[in-house]
Parts: sequence; C-alpha cells; structure tokens
Amino acid sequence: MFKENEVYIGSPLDEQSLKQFYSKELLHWYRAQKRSLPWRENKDPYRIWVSEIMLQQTKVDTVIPYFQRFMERFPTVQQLAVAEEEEVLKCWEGLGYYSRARNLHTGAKMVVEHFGGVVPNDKTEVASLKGVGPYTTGAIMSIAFNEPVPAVDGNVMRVLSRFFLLQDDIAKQKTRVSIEHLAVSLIPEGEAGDFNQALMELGALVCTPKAPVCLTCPVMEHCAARLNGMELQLPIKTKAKPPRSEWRGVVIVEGSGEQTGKILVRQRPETGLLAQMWELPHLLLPEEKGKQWFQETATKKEPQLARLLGEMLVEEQQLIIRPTQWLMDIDHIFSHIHWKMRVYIADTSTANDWMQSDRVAETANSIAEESLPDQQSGYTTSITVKEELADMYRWIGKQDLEQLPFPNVFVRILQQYWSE
DNA sequence: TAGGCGTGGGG
DNA sequence: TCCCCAAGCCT
Repeated sequence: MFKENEVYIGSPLDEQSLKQFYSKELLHWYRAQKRSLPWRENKDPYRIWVSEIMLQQTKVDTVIPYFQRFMERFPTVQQLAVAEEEEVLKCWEGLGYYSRARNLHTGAKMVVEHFGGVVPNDKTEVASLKGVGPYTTGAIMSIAFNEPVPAVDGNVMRVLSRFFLLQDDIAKQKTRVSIEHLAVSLIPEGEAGDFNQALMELGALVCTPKAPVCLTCPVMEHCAARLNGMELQLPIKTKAKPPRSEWRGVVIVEGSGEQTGKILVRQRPETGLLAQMWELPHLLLPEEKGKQWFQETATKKEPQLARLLGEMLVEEQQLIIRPTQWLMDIDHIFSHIHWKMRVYIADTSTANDWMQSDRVAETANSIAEESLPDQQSGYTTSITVKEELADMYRWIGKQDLEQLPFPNVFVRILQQYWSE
C-alpha cells in the first residue's frame, strides 16, 4: 500500500494553516448541510446519551424510529431508571447489540443513585457510566456541554486518515488514541459540539467508505488522499474474521389441552449472546451431521434429523416432545456466528408412541422419576421439562409476543408460522 | 489485546 | 449472492 521512500504529493500549506483550513471549512459546511435529526432538536444530555448509544455500530435511518419510540416511553432518565429490564429490552428489540440496552438501563440507575438524577457534565463521571466508552464520552461532553473532548468513531478515523494520509491500522486501539490527539487539536474554540458532529456528518454523507463524493467535499482542495488518488485505499483496516457456522435445530412446540393455541418459549441466560431475551427452543447439532444433513433437502433427510433433534431435546434439555413436520430453513448471521437453522413443528399428539420407543423412553422415564414425581403417566397432552430448567420456559399466545423481547430471527420464524 | 456481541442495507 | 460495513464497549 504505502511503499518505502515513496514520495507523496502534499498540500502547499504548513501544518497549522492546513488544520485551520480544515476546521473552518468543515464547520461552515456542517452549518449549511447538517441533517435535521430527532436528537438534534435540543441539547438534553439524556437524549444525546440515548441517541449515541443507539448509534453505536448502527445507521441513522435504522435508529430514528427506535429513538422516537424510546423517548416516548422513557422521556427522562428517572423513568428509564425505574423501568423493568424486560420493557427496556422490548423497546430495543430488533436493534441488536442488546447489551447496549442493558448497560444504558444500568447507567440510568447510576445517574439516579450517584448523580442526583442529573446526567453529569464531568468527563470522568460521564465515562464512568456503564456502556459509555471513549467515543460516547466525547460525544456527550461535546454535543451536550460543548466541551472540547474528541469523539473519534469509525467515521472520524476514516475522514482524518484520508485528509492527513494517515496509514496506521484503524482497527488498533493505539491508532484511535493518536487520532484523538489530532482531533482535539482541530476543534475550533467554543465549537466542540458542532465540529465533532461535522466530522461524523462528513463521513456519513460525503467521505463514505466505498464511494466518497469528493466533488462535493468542502475540504477536497487539500485532502492528501485525494491529491494522491488514494481515497479508496484509506483508511487501512485489518479484515474481520468470517463468522463460524453453527447448525441448529429449532422446535415450535404446539400446546394441547389448556395450552391449546399456545407455543413453548424460553428465556436465555443472563449473560452472553442475546442475554435475557426470549426464543424458541433450539439446539446446536453435531458438526458433521448438521453440515451433511443441511446440504440435503429438508424433506429428504427430515426423518433422520427430526429424530436426532428429538432425542437431543430429551437428553440435553429434557424436553419431552417430538419434532415431526418440517417448517422452514432459515439463516441468521451475527457478527461472529452464522446460525443455519432448521425449524420443525413438534407434534405432541404422537409423542406417546415416540416415548414408547428405545432409549428415548428410558431417558424420559428417568427424568420423570427424578424431577417430576407428580407428573401423570403418558406424555400425549403435556410437556415436561427438567425442574431446574422449568423457570426458563413459558407458554405464550400470539399476543404475548408483543410483551416479550425476541431476537429478530425468532420474530421472523414466528411471523411465518402464524401466517400459515 | 482480541474476541464476543446484532442487524439491515448497499455495492 | 456475497461481502462489507455503521456514530463501540466490555472483558
């Protein structure tokens, strides 16, 4: 990329003049071109805070409706602080990175408990809030309080890497710190909020990753990347590892008897992936079989995979149900995992025969004796779950879906299921 | 320090 | 279809 001893074209301006040019032109451009966004209506630090958390790794267009709904439901930091976690998560459903919501909720409680219910205007105190890192600290301090603290995100690193021809790998933390020093030195006196937003606005509207619109850029004249024809090669960033694949079997368990019309869902653990959200029961399938059987058509190999899934549900989750009817295959890609899911409807009406057979019955009987002594014999009309797992599970109807937070992939599955 | 942690849109 | 990515933080 950058060669040893290569000579690059530079601007004729000295460093000081170049910085002054950059700051002045960019600020001027921002004042004329800035978008009208909900969180720009006022400088309420709580609103700024919420918006900045939502905007982490998330596009403006995606955030807008979530922000409006969130602010209607939790207009003040006090109201957020006293809310139920589940309701906060429900408000965040579909936005992703759900630890942001849980951390924001924790942060709101911290504000009420430690800062008298007022979002602090001190850099160290702001940075102490759960979920608020270096970028968000700078964004809150500069936008809400107009304090000259840098707010360096991916946009800022890209924009400054190009203009100043910086060749450090922006995936490294050290690079962000060095760019923070540069960014501080660019902030015009008394203009921290607008200038920091101007940097990001330029990155979002003009100096974009794939196809920068240089001809509309207010600082094109002295942009080092542009002068050297290198705007598409900057910034330098090491590539992320591709997500690993996981093959998963999912069941929609249809209730019978009192639970007719309902399905079985469960809540995920308090930590880790999709923490505390609700989901359909599902299992990680053995690597080889999952991979092999998913390559066949669903219908062709259905009996084998359905049977395996049923046995695994009994042995691992101790869910006494029988998956039979294939519903759909669906992919869901996280940043680091690729879920390849095969969804079955579990037919409880034939579970009796199922339970009579071979090792399934053995396992089922031992479970019943151990942890569910009151369970009536036969499994045709009820579902048993191992006692210590029972708290996680719940029967819900279609309308209950509106109360509980579900990850997007399960929302999609259930939409299809209920649309048929 | 590097990996865990979601989702939807654009080229 | 595939790949990249977008206003990061936590551990």
